[in-house]
Amino acid sequence: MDTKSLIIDIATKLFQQKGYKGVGLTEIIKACDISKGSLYHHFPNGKEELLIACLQYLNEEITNDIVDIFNRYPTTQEATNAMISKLIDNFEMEGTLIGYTFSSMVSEMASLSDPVRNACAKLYTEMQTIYYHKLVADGFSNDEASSTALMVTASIEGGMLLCLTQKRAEPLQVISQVLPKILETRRFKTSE
Amino acid sequence: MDTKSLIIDIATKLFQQKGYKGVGLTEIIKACDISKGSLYHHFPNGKEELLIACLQYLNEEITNDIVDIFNRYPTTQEATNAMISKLIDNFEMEGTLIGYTFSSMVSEMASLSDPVRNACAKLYTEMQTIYYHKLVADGFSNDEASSTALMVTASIEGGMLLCLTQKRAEPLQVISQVLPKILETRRFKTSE
DNA sequence: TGTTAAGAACAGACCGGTTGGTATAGTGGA
DNA sequence: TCCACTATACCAACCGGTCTGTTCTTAACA
Repeated sequence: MDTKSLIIDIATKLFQQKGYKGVGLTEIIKACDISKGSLYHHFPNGKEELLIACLQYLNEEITNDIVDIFNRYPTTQEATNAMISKLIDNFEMEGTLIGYTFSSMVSEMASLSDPVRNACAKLYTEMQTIYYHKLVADGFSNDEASSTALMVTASIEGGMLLCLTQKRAEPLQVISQVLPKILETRRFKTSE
Repeated sequence: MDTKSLIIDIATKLFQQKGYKGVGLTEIIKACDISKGSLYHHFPNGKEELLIACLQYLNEEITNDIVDIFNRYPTTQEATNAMISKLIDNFEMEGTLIGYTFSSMVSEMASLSDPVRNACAKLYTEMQTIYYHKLVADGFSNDEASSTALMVTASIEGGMLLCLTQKRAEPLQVISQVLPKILETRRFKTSE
């Protein structure tokens, strides 16, 4: 693997674990076993440029992953369950949740750097777009699909936060159980 | 207001906006217009002790606030809507979302400091407990109430994250519209 | 094929500034 | 007088970033 990809790969994980300010350049170059000169050769504009590169990399990784899962299952509900299962497995194996989240970067940098904020927004949008199309295919109306996709994104993101604080996977499991309530195509109206 | 409370009050907001590592002690003492000696008199163990004090303060503030809202509305659904409305108003007025969130601290510190992680976990638990009791009063079974309370917490937390990245309040509005799907006491079974 | 030039890739010393934290002196009210 | 409280000066460690210099790769040319 070339140096630049190596840097992005390792820095991504570090940023996800400790946040932007939580990781120093020294830590990154040590983990990569490279020199500072090398890092600044590949990322002349320094740390923030590296972060954005990491977010773009993450975007592709996550998007591909989700598309893959969503192609393997017929309904959004099944696909979502599979996706969450994968997150949980990862969490229980690795100990940390570095799956589809980058919340630390969002809340840290959203108010400070517009480029970073936009990179994060793009990632969330693409995730929601995947959900949206599947939901439309499930028979949801465009409006319903759109708001449901947002709800799925938010609840999973929030669920990951809860898992991190509790150091256990249960919150995501619960969410996976509750999500069908909003994912199932209604066959009967319940009220009104 | 005494110095200690002043420090906690201001530091809390700064931590929420910029995260733990994102705020320096210098910034805090300048915002409080106090000296470093004063800060270390009240928090001899330094920054992390201050953070935990902030989280505890936040816990009380948020809990009281939510309890208050939940007492004013008959059902969880109405109370939740009111709560989200308040969040959105705050967001649109202040420009930042410093309401019921501290996600930056969670994802930053969860893997680094157990005391901080536990303080965050406690806060989430208390929020869920409030929701839980209201849901039971609404007629939910204990199990359903428990998982629904978690879902509400997660989706609101995730919704705030989405609002921050997009710099607009729409995600929380959508969530407020979707939440009834899991909050309404079912009058008819929809499938099975 | 051997020589050389160019530039990409890398190394590491170094910079000013800031960090969290400490030590000590001073202040004002009981 | 006492002591909770505050102010000031200071520290080593670290931060992101810049610098100069070296090595490696590649391509052009005779």
